[in-house]
Amino acid sequence: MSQDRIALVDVNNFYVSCERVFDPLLEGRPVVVLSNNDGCVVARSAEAKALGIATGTPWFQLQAQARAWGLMARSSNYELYGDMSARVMEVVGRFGTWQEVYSIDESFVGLTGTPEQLGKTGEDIRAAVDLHVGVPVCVGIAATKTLAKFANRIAKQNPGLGGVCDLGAMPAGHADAIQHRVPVSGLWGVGGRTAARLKLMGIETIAELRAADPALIRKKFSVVLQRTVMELNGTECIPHTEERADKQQIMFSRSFSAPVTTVGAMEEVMAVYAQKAAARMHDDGLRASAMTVTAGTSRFAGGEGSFPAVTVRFPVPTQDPIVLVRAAVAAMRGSTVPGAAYLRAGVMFSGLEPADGPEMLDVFGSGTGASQPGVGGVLGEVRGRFGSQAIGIGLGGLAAQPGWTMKREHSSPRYTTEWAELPIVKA
DNA sequence: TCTGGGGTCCTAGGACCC
DNA sequence: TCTGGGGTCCTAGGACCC
Repeated sequence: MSQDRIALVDVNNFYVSCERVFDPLLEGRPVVVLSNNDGCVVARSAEAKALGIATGTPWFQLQAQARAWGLMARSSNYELYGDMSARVMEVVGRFGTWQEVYSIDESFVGLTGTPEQLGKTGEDIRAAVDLHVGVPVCVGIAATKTLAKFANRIAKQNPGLGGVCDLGAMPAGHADAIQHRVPVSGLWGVGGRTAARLKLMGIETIAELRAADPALIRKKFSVVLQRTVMELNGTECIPHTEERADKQQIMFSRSFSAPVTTVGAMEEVMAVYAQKAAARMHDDGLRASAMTVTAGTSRFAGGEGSFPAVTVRFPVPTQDPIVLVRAAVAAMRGSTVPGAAYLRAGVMFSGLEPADGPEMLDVFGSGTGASQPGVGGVLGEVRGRFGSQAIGIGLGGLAAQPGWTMKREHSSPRYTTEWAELPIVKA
């Protein structure tokens, strides 16, 4: 009998798998990909996991053993991963009646078929992604998103399944036995806090949560966890939306390779970060009605630390990079503590709306709102043709890399998005 | 020496309205 | 004597995700 099912398809160790496509030397070896600034581990190959390396481990703590372990590190290369992601999504989407891209390496797709056909489709998806993109994926198939996520996890942890797990096609009692073993924190949407509170109620495993009273869960927790309970019982509660919802906020935030200690250097940072965020906003065709600038000293140093956060509201929503840069610099000025060693900063835009919507009159004549038409567009065009460093405004137009620029010592080339960095194959 | 970045959704509570 | 209650909007903060 034909069934409507949801498949969750995701790439195994996505960032590592992307690096491996272009560098076969990484195959079969322990590999980690590092966060921005080469700070800590964000992705691990199976071999790295086997070494006991946890996500979030600071790279400097691993460096000493890296050689002995044969451990390879790569700086994160989001341009490459973003492009590889688009290719994977396109291939996976061919198999579904609908597709919802959930994250850079995962999408939900709608499948229809008999149990036999569903399993075959899962295998076909794996083969197609392997052929056209070259990265390994796992497929979890079930009646709800929560269960599809769970099935995907089973597929990942049991190599014998060949990367596909259709929960409904498992031998009777098998899935149930697993749910009796696995703690609730293994579920999508249940984090450490919630798991700890559930434990106080005597609920520790997925099976115990599945058997809980949804109304009681709603009362003690939230509608979110109530939905999880219902989804575990096979009732779909999390709608699928093919269209990506409009963004609510755009953020550019980075830590520095060297501390920023002067007002002048922080103004440089604000000018550069505001332009980065403004460029993203322009690409998305949006404008902002508010901006928040933040900075922070080390969370690991003793003492109080300094974590300024200033929000500015614009009288008229804007995407004008000149206005945004000026506002970011002004907002941070006076909020930092003299002499403090800042290690990170960020610029966030919120209150976003389409930039082509009706323009409000700046009746108060503040002069800070009304967009000068086209500045962002011109900047974007120049960057598109001559590279991201080709042009900038004020302190953001620095010709030389400032001392605080992000560290990326193990970066791979942008193989698929820059002509100058195409891989070269010798035969 | 060195410890990520970018998001979403929900809830509670306050301000304000009628 | 009786001292409301329903509704909306906004914001801050919590929790979670990858």
